[in-house]
Amino acid sequence: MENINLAIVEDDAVIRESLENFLAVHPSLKIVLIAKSMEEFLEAIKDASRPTLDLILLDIELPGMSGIQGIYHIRQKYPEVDIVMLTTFEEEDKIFNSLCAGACSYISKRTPLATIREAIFTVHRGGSYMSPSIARKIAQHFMPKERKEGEQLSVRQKEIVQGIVDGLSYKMIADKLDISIDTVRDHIKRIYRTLEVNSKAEVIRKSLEGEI
Amino acid sequence: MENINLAIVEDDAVIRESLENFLAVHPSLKIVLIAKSMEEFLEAIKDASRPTLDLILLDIELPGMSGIQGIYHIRQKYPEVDIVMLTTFEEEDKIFNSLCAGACSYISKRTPLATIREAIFTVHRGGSYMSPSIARKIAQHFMPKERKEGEQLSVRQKEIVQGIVDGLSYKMIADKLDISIDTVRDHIKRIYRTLEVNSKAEVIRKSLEGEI
DNA sequence: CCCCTGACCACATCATCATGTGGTTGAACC
DNA sequence: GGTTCAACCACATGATGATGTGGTCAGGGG
Repeated sequence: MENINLAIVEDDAVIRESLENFLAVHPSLKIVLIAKSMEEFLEAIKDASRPTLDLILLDIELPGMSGIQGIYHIRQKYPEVDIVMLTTFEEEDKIFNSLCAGACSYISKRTPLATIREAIFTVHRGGSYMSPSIARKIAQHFMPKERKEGEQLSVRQKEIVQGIVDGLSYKMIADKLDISIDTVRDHIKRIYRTLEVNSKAEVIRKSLEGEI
Repeated sequence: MENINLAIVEDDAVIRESLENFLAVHPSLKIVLIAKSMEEFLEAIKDASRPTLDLILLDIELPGMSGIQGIYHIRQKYPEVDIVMLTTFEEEDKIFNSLCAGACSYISKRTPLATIREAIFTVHRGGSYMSPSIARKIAQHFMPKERKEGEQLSVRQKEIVQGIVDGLSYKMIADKLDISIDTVRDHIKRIYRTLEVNSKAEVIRKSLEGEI
């Protein structure tokens, strides 16, 4: 296994040092940069002689710039680097914001050091590791949302919604389903009442977010 | 650790039996049902004395009904059961269709039996385990899509898009951004040209799918 | 048999959207 | 100092959308 060039951005001295001590002794891991904040990290990499980096362990709760903000900055300088979030917090929005920003792994700080090290190798091999509780939240994100009582759409109504989501006009939906445009209007009126919305925009959002 | 009542749905005899042999000897695992297809599984649970089930190991490539279709049927009978997909295929659409249908874990068949067993316990504790390559694909699903050359929106344009996605009318966007409604129109015209769309619906879809 | 419901259709009206043309201003760049 | 570009604004017109009222028809349930 070839060498992995690591950076660690973590403000908590205890965690930072235990990570450093544990990881540094592994022959395949080379810690090339350690910072206590994103600002310190960005300062360190800004000159021409910035180090080669394969993977970054990144805390979310940092003084100054947050880790999530940091992801964007990191990816500007190192578009190919793998970013592993390491954090005590498991709020859904932090998880999803991190992933949307470009993190490829999300690990709880309660995780044993050996598992974190394993995750580093896994990520470097092109895989990803998520802590079990995190992975569950991600899986749940895809699951069908529970419909509120009485918010069920009929089959026909769902076809209409699909047409709307596909960007079709009423006329086009009418042609596609081979019904009158007035019938389309009629369906949409009822759909709006059922979903308690009053514009195509909201229907599309609800649909795409799985709330149908 | 309390007992876990398991079901296995898998058509390949070799895999089915190796799973059975390996898992059955564990004192906390109780295999209460084994089926070669969804049809056989559904037949077995349809009478009144259907077994208690905590977790199902489910193959995707099954003769007759696919495992993904099977998820819907399983969740009708057992809404609370944890479903673990076990499959050789790692296509993105199979992964996401499974998760959207309600699976809470997705494991490659190449995974060692001991790891599969660990995953079962993890899932039963309320977590989830994804094979590394699967987890990576899921992480990538959230990542910012690469914009095609020349499809970048300006900051202002993104604010307009956000207004549209939020279901605001031009007038409301104008008020919110404190500009004229004609300026809003102007921005939207340019946004449409840049994104090569011609309706709010398509803008919303693109935005929600991360293509901005 | 009556009632209810989902799907179907028509007509009407006002609001909003899509699109065009034409213009100003200030910052950025060569 | 001329060019380019984002952001700003105005006016105009036809298309589309949102909502209401009113109606037919077929199927399921009391």
